[in-house]
Amino acid sequence: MASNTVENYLKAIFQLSLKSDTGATTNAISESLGTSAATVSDMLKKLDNQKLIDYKKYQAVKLTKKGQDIAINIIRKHRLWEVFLVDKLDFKWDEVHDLAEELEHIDSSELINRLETFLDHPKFDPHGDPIPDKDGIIHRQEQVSLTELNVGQTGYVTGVKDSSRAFLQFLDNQKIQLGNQITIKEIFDYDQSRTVLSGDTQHSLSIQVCKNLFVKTEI
Amino acid sequence: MASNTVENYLKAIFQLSLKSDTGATTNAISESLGTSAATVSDMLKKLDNQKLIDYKKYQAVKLTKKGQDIAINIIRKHRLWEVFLVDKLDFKWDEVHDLAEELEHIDSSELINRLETFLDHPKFDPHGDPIPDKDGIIHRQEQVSLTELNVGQTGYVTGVKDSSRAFLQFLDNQKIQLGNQITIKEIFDYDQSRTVLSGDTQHSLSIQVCKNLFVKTEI
DNA sequence: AAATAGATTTAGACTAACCTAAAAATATAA
DNA sequence: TTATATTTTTAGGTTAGTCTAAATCTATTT
Repeated sequence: MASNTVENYLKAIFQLSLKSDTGATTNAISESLGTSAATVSDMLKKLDNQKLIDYKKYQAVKLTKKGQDIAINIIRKHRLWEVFLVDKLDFKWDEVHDLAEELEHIDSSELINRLETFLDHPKFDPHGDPIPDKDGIIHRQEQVSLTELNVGQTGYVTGVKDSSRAFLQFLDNQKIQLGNQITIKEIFDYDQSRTVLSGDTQHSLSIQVCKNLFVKTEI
Repeated sequence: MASNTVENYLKAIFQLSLKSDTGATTNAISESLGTSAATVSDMLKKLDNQKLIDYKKYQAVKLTKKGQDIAINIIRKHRLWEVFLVDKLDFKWDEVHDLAEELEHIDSSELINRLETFLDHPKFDPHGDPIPDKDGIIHRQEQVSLTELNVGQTGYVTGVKDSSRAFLQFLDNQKIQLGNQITIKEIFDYDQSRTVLSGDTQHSLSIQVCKNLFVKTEI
């Protein structure tokens, strides 16, 4: 019976914890959810009472097993709905985030399991992020930032680090999609930008873009 | 920005108004939503302030144009999601109501229009109820209760009046589905029950069942 | 038409989720 | 290591949606 609000807090804490390994701070959660730090502080007490997080005053929080299970389930639902929106309803990958944010709170594992079957058990969402399975296991993909590749090396686009609208639209413009083969042709010392070959077209990609593109080097 | 709660009130008022034509009473709404009459009374004032209903103390309420538009849109979404659940995710027609009740509040006309296209512009939901179009127009079907047919007459099942789980499962059991051809073979004075022929099997249907089954007599 | 029953509204209160401002704790820097 | 800045918590308040109990209005019945 976790409410939308509780689910959103748990998801935010989960995602912040991925980046910091000491856990999520009050301020970071407040920032991420757009609510005041005072509200977050209040809520952390409640989540702790429900044994969803481990909370000690003035310290960063971590999810309990119970809290993590809920968070991962929300992420599973979010990503499956994103696949549905892109694959079946023809939304573009930069348009689906907010809708999935609503759909992820629909409460039915029967529904989500059937949806997964209907979508043919996709392993990644439209941004390349892995979809947790029914048991909450996230099969992470071996992937590196495009900056790790040297001249002459080839990678296959697996995902993006930055999934902001602006970046996704930029990639769309450049006709760079998940699965595309990318070969590094040249790296310029000057600004670290790369000239790459994708399909039969050549692009110049700034270091910033390369940092935000994930690739794998084996098929 | 109508909240789920507001949407649920408007939908309830819309549906109650269909049956009573004087409008919906406080008690009926309270009954239908499972909230106390006091709460409903409170809420009616607020809905009136927002010009969603016409409310005079102690009198049954009716929706304004604005309120009706919202109610019909919710019903449109509810029914389209039901079609999705049954046609694409293989739920049975008696299983989809509660889920659709959640999905109907997802707020995006872009989403619902694309869903409609994806479903191939269905005109009726799995229970035979008409799906309002984009402009809120409900194309009602000429249909009569099965009790209106005399011996020898044939009808095609268009929908159900009672869409309770029990009734839908009963019909499933009898292998009676939307679109089936039904011919009245005999009417028993004794209990008003009918013997009917559907496909190549013969059933005995109680008067109660016949009352709750809608048919049309032309194709 | 008065009495009673039933429906509706008002009064007062509760909870969840939010807020701002002030206080307290922790972290940073001189 | 003391002063300052930042983060976090506490205190007190708001709003939406709910409740029960009591009061009031409307409808029904004799």
